[in-house]
Amino acid sequence: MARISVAQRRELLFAAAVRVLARDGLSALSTRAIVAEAEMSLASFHYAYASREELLGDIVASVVGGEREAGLAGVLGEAATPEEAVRRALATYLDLVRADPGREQGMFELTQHALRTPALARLASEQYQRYHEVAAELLDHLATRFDRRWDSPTADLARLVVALTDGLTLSWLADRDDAAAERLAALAAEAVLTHLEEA
Amino acid sequence: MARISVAQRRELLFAAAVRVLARDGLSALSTRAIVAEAEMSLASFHYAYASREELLGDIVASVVGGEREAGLAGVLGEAATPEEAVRRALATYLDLVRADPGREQGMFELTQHALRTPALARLASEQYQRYHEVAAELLDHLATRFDRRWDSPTADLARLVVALTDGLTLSWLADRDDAAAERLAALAAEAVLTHLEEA
DNA sequence: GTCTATAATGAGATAGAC
DNA sequence: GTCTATCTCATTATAGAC
Repeated sequence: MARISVAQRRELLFAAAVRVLARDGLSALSTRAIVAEAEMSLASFHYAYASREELLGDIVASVVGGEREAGLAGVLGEAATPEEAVRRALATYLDLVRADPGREQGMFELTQHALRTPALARLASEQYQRYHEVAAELLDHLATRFDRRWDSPTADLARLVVALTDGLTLSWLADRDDAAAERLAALAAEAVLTHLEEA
Repeated sequence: MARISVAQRRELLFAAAVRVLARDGLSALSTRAIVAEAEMSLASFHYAYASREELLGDIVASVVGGEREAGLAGVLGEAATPEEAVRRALATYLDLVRADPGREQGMFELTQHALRTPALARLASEQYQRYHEVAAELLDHLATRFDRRWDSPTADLARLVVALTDGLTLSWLADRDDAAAERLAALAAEAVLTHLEEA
């Protein structure tokens, strides 16, 4: 194998691990499965990462970045009304889940694992804190853009949004009922919009 | 060890497995951990159960029974108004989660595992179908008892209720913020009650 | 029916040759 | 820096004595 830097090797292993996690689940995310996916030798893994746990920490931490969730802001920009914005944001989120179910499931598995692992528990909390922050920013942005206001603290409503998206995700993952999930997304949008009032 | 029937041995192993799952998580739910908890020999496990996977199936199936969720119906009976009933049901649910967080987390871990395991995937779907049924029954019961009606099919609203309880659970498990979870439970109750109208 | 002992497998991690 | 070979441990499952 060519001589590549530790940093790049970590990136390759990280990307391979994310693919394995999405495809086969956390229980199949062994160091051997990861190096097979990255087409490396087992020893190369431990040259780049001290342990499997360290790489798992990296993946959880990457979720904290939350670029993907923040990407939903783009959807808001295109809407003509706040009602349409919220509905489309949730519909788009559902599309994201359906496009890559394994990824979402892998994230859940990883969060559950992190909550059980003392060394990673803090990361799991930060992950949800980040979710809440992103959701709150979206809500604030929406109110500003359409000159409206929320009848409750956006921090609280953000928690509602995250709970609804989590619930929506688990619901669809469990039975893959597209029509039911779309109706649920509509009800979820309505639940949020109830709290939007004139400025 | 005394000679006990296979049926009873299965019950003892089952109960021990549930305790280990709640306390240490799914990844620690090895046959060895189970027999240690049940104070049996390893071979006794395989005398009662053909495999570890078979016992996991039993646990998932037991959730489908859903006695605990159905138990929330009792809360509804004591309320004076439908608003109070929904609020108290969600608050009681949250209390249940807080009283035994490991149990809830174990259930999530098990559901995720079932969804990844072809032999158990059907059970996971049935588990959520059962959740939806129980929630729909509660909603119907509530409307009848207070002579009101729901503005959407109770099947759809039931899905909303389950999504909200799942989201509420994950939210509290992630950061254990009691005050925030109570505010979320109140918002969740409101989201459901929005759909209640006069008969 | 119940046990001890062991097989068979797969895991994370490392030593040491190159 | 990278590899092969190996160590050590934990796992599920079973064979066979009692």
